[in-house]
Amino acid sequence: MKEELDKRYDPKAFEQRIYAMWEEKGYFAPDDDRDRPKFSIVIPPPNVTGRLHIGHALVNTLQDIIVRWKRMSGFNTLWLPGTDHAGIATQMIVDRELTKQGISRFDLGREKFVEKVWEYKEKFGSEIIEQLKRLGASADWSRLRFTLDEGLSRAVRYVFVKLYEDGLIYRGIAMVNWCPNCQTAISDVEVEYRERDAKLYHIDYPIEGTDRKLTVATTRPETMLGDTGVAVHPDDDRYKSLIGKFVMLPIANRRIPIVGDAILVDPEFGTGVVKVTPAHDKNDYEAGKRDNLPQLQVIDETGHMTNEAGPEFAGLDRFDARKKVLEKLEAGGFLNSAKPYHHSVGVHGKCDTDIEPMISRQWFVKIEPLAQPSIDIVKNGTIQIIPESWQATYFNWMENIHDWTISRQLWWGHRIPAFYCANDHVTVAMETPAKCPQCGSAEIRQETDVLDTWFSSALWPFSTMGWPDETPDFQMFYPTDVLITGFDILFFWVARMIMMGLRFTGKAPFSQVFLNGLVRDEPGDKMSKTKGNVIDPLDVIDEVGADALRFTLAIFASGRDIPLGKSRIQGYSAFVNKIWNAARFAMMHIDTDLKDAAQIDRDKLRVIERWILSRLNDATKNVNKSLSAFRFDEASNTIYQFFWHEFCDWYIEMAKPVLLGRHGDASDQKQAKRILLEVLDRSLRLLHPFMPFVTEEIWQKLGGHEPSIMIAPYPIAEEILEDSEAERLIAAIKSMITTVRNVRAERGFTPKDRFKLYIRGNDTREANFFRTYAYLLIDLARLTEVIVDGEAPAGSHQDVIEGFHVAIEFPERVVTKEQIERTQREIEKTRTEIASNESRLANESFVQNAPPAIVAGARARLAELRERLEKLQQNQ
RNA sequence: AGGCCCUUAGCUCAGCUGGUUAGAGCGCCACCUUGACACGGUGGAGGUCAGCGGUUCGAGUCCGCUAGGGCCUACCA
Repeated sequence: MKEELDKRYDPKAFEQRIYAMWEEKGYFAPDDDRDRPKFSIVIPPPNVTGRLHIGHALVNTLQDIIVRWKRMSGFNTLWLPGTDHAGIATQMIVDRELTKQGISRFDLGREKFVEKVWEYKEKFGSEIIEQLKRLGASADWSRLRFTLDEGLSRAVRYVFVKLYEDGLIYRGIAMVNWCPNCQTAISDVEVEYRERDAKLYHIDYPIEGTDRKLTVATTRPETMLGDTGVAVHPDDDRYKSLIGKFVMLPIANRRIPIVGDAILVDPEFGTGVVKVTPAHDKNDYEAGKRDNLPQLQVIDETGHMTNEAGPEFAGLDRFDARKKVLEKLEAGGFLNSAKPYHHSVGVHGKCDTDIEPMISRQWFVKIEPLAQPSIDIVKNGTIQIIPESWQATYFNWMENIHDWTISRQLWWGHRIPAFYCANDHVTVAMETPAKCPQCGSAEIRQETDVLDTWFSSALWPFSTMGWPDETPDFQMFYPTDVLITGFDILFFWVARMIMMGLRFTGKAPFSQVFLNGLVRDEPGDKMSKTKGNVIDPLDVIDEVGADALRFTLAIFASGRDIPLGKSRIQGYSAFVNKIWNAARFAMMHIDTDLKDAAQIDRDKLRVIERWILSRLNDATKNVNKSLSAFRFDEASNTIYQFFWHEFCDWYIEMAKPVLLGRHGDASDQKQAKRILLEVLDRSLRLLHPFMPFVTEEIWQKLGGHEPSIMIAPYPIAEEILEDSEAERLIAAIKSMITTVRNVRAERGFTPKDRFKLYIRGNDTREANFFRTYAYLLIDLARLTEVIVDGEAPAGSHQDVIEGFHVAIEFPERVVTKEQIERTQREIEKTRTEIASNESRLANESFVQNAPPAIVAGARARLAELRERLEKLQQNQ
């Protein structure tokens, strides 16, 4: 049952229709067959309110390629999709929406606000899912999960309680990274460092009772208002006599002690004197505890100065306070100097606000006991990180890991399952206790903090499968096989999934991690809205279709960053178009459908047919091999080269004389049609994971065996199809054709001019081959005649091609400048190569040490080159 | 400061365990509307493989060093 393909390739005409068909038929879901090997993978859940960007397009294309490949290869395949509630990000978005309406979330209160976020989620949460579908993602949507689903939330509470009971979660007061804009604590990995040009200020602190002063240096003069000491190195001869004395803190006019601190102070650095602000600097916080210096909080949660900063400063923004402090220091003669200084500043990655180190009470995960097994599991190869170079980064981070701050002062997220009674006793439990187990108080209130989004993400590979229950899905599909994600969330997500997976399931949550690079623009810059170099995948899909986008992403995905430009996508959309047209050509000439194509009599194959099947087989082998190694670039490039430059450029052209009835008999023609169909069929299946839509559309119209190409078997290499003889002979034919075309152009002939070609075979079998396929040379090289083993007339163009002597006889002797120059260059090249081979072979240690095959190869090459040189010289 | 990576044709990149003549895409030049495709076809130009040194019969490929670029980690005022 064969239909026509439209003359024009128009992805809009079928992509959505095909996707709907797949979905309706239920092809994305695995079945219950436990005897088939399974393959499972979980999606890196995009933010529920997010919009598909090019990074999503990449990571999901790569996953879909692997998933479709495995599914077609016979695995019972699950790709489990879902979305993340994305704590801060989502709260910020909804907050901004409310602000537009003139509402503050504080007006609404926590409960109402969270309701609003849910409304927002219901409204926009499916948008990104729809966008993933447009990309062609074959995830099992019937299993769609959300991190705040009841099931996943239960897993979160379960893990929290268990870790608390095991002593791995604790509540305590510590200095944390605080975002004054979001007004929450964040973890170390959420802090990004930005290089910045600033000033380093030297400030003089007068020493009490003398006219001497100590000079301290700082980039943040406003924090001096919170100084509660000045530290010097206890062994520093310049200052050690001052330890125990006091300085007068300028502006604040407070008396603060001079202390000795060998850890905080490097006597070689700067002035060797350090101001100590225990409430607003991590090092000073530690020093304060060591040296018994009080903590004086001068900056509050919103980044404004507190009353402790003094009446002139209270209420001022921290950056305004900085200016004012500097003015006052200058006026008082305390500002010694201000020098340009380049340093890096920690900012909150989500909102770009400068981090304020802040002492507060938070919840933490004691991480070392979780980290050690996670190091081992990668070291012993149970989990393989690809590309391997990321392993070093992984180990480095794991080995220097700090406790994880998991509480967030937000409203949107998993509320920490800790409960306080009227007497402030803490109960950590899955469900709200009726009364305090310690004092019986029935006045119970839940912790207001929520958990870091990544806490729930860390459980994703198993919480999505119903864990902690032993569900059928969990039993069948956990652990997963591969995790494909961006390297930017190696610490945020991958590392934590490994830690939690090992701790709670006793198994590595996946056995391979493929980390893809970042999509950049062509000059290699990050894509950003401000730079205006963003490529919107949805625009691309509208313009050239999902297949072209997917293929372009795949062909650049080697694991490194991907330089992507519109022109590149355009380039590969030409390939999709080529496939379309090749299929169109095939369908014009094929009168059998795929069901008959299986009966090919291998013994009757002609050499060109053996050749294309051998080439296809080679491509098949390489594609499978490359996909196993996540070399998407190699895999897609292999198909590209094969399909375009072997199948289309050569095979179809070579098959035309027979297909169109110009050569051979009816049975040759029939066989040619079958082979054409066979090669097209296999190529489409090979291509399907990369270009699901166009391959399905063509396949359907060809009338394939299966109801859909996506469940047809993926081609695997068969040794029987390897054919080195056919490869060698067809390579010779191709090379001869190219040479004739080339010489024709150089001698100034037009494509219409036809010549005679003389070929000498090395034996009867080869001579017969060239006689049989003379029509190909005549057709493709535009010849009048091919004479095998005849004597070439003097003056004809002589050459040695793939070991065969050939001569081209021209109707007249034409010698052009181009041709003379070209011949001269060829002769030079040949001579150089002869010399190089001669010297190698003259070298005894080469002949002795090199593998015999290499030596033999050099000898054969040398002989051929000498022959060729001789022939070429006759062309001058 | 430590770690990882990169430097190959005008641009963006491949080159697997070292082995003949270093490849691709895009771009460029010339010619061609040949019954699938001008999102096409044919032919062509273009590279001291960053530099230096070493190992080897042989190095783009392995090992050092140098220069330039990128990324990650890090509490130096």
